[in-house]
Amino acid sequence: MNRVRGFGRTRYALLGVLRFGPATGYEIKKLLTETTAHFWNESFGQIYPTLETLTREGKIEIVSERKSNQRGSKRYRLLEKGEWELRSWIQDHKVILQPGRNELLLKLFFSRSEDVAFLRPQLNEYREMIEEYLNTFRAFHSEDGSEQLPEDARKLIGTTIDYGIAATEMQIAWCERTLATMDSIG
Amino acid sequence: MNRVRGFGRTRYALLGVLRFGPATGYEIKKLLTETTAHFWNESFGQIYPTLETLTREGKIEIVSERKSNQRGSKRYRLLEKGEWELRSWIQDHKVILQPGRNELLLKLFFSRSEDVAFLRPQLNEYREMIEEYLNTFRAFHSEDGSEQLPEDARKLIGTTIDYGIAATEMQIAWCERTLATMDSIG
DNA sequence: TTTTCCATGTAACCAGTTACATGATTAT
DNA sequence: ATAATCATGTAACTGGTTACATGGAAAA
Repeated sequence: MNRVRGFGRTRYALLGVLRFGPATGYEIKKLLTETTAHFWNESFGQIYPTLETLTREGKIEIVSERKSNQRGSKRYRLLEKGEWELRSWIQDHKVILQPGRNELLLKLFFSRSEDVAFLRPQLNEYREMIEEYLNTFRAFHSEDGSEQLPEDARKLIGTTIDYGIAATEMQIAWCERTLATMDSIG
Repeated sequence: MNRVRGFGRTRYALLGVLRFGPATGYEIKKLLTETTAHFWNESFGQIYPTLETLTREGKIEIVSERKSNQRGSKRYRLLEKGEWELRSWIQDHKVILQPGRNELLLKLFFSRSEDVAFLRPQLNEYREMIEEYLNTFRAFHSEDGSEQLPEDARKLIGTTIDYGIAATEMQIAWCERTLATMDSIG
């Protein structure tokens, strides 16, 4: 049946990363986990097939291939056609909210006082996890490989960092309030 | 192959809703979209097969069936075995963060000054959507069908509402800052 | 009477993760 | 030498959405 792959938004994530410069699939994944992890992720199972599709479509091309006869590393470069597709996606006005699931909130929604003793450590862990999260990507963005980027791009990337920080702070404050609420229960 | 369905967290969402009292699949969906939409959703394509599975497993049962020979409405009730499973999930300590994707942030991350003119209306729409969102579920929770719920449960549900409000306010503030940043670009 | 809401169910599809197989290169 | 990291790729699975088919009950 030759399933056609790569028709989610994965392709845009890849084209977008390649806008910063040529990269291998491995490097794309690394950059995403280091910078966009709080709002976007891709797995290798998506990345490699999509890179192939994009190449076939003439959106990107291989710039260097270390082929020691079989599996070797391939570095991809964004082509004009790919940049076009990327920009038409960016400019496309339809906005959709994808709320995203939060298992801890679901648990809270169904819980009773008997459960509170078990929820407290979960909340603490949740809090620690997002705090650590924040520190990691904050660290990356302050060392920063984006010195050579134009000012406007840096500012726009800054808004996504701002979002991450604000979201984390909001969640930490919420954790504290929720722990206090729990104290008032059991 | 007789695919086994319903082994995500969908089952817990359904068991959880039935903890409030018997309901039909349709009513479960309705309750979820009215109360947990900002952190949890289920589609009919998941709900109905999972209700069947849970019934087969003896976690829930049909309490009333209006069967006008074929398709009729079925009202389900939580059984002890189901409540057990629900509580063991609630009490299970492993917490995982599922960041959830945000397409608008991804766009911002890859954008340049030429794109700003197109992003501004998207940000405005984003802002309006989450504002409306907040109003809807705030309204539902203030009229509220939860009067008969015990105090502790109401407090815990309150923490999820609190989360929704805090998240929305944070996002609105972020939208404003981001629009200001855009003004400083183009 | 006609529209809206209540209600169930399935098939097709799609997006995405996980686990695995494979091996080169670099650092300790 | 060996461990860590770089690197690609695929198969199996899973979780989930969408579209569709079907029709009863209530309200306008």
